[in-house]
Amino acid sequence: MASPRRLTKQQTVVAATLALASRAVSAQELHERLVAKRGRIGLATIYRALEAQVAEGTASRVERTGHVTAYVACVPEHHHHLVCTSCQRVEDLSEVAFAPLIRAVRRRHGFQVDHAALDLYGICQTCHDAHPAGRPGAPSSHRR
Amino acid sequence: MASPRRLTKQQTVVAATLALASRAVSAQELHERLVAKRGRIGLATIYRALEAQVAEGTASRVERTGHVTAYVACVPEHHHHLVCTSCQRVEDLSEVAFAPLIRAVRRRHGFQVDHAALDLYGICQTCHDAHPAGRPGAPSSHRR
DNA sequence: ACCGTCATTGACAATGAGTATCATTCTCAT
DNA sequence: ATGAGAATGATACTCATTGTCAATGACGGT
Repeated sequence: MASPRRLTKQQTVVAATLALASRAVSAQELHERLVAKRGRIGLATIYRALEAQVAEGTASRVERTGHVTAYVACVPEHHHHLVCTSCQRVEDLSEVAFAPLIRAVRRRHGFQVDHAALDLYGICQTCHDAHPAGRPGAPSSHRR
Repeated sequence: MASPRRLTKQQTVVAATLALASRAVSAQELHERLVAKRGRIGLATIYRALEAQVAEGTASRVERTGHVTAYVACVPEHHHHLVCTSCQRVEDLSEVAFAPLIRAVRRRHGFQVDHAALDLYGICQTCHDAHPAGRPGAPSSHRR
């Protein structure tokens, strides 16, 4: 039933480039980088490779309102993220921290959680330390 | 500095229609309903009204991968939702259930959560009871 | 109640992320 | 090495969302 997944240069290079980026990157960004670095790669290929990785569990989508969909490399077990709104870096959030919430929801609402898009946005330790006063970083007044 | 927000029929009717829907609805859906119900209303107006409501805190975006962005009316205090993937209905999730997670993240990662897009997808009590066996509901094979 | 200002509206054009298509290229089981 | 068919890449396409701008209507001042 499953397709015989072939290991192509493109799939490999997309995975490698995504893994190198410590922050979430968009398909377009990846495309630009790869075209610059090795020329000739279709945008559609990037999307397909990313989709395959998400399906595999080796990457995850990060969707922020007003931002393009971005992707992060991750280990299959950790599917939740802490996204720093200042430096754009992404940390994994362990499943265990999340489990009590799921249980509480089930107990109190009778709601059986199937999938959670749990992305927490805020200021990471590093950025927090770097900006002692108030302003976390660039204003980054998004509009869209 | 702030614009003098005017109370127009359109803003009112959009808010009312959104409030009536017990499930998340897209801008397009709202547009269709309003055109059918009272004719002549611009799609852009719907988007603007929804954006205003989100800014106010009286509505919230629900974004699911592979689905169009949808909106739910909500009280300003509760910004997290339980979205039933079977009946599309949306329940509010109380802030208190969520607080321990925020604390844990801060304690363990030194990460100060600023905003969380916390939408939990799953099967609500009602749908769960209605489908004792396996299949939760219609396949709803979306694409895009 | 009337007026004038200016935010809001609605129709339509424009944008742009993401997807479908399809001839060509490349993987991999044999 | 070879053939089947999966993956690629160029491009056309879709369609949700936003920009534009003349016309409309809300509301403070009178």
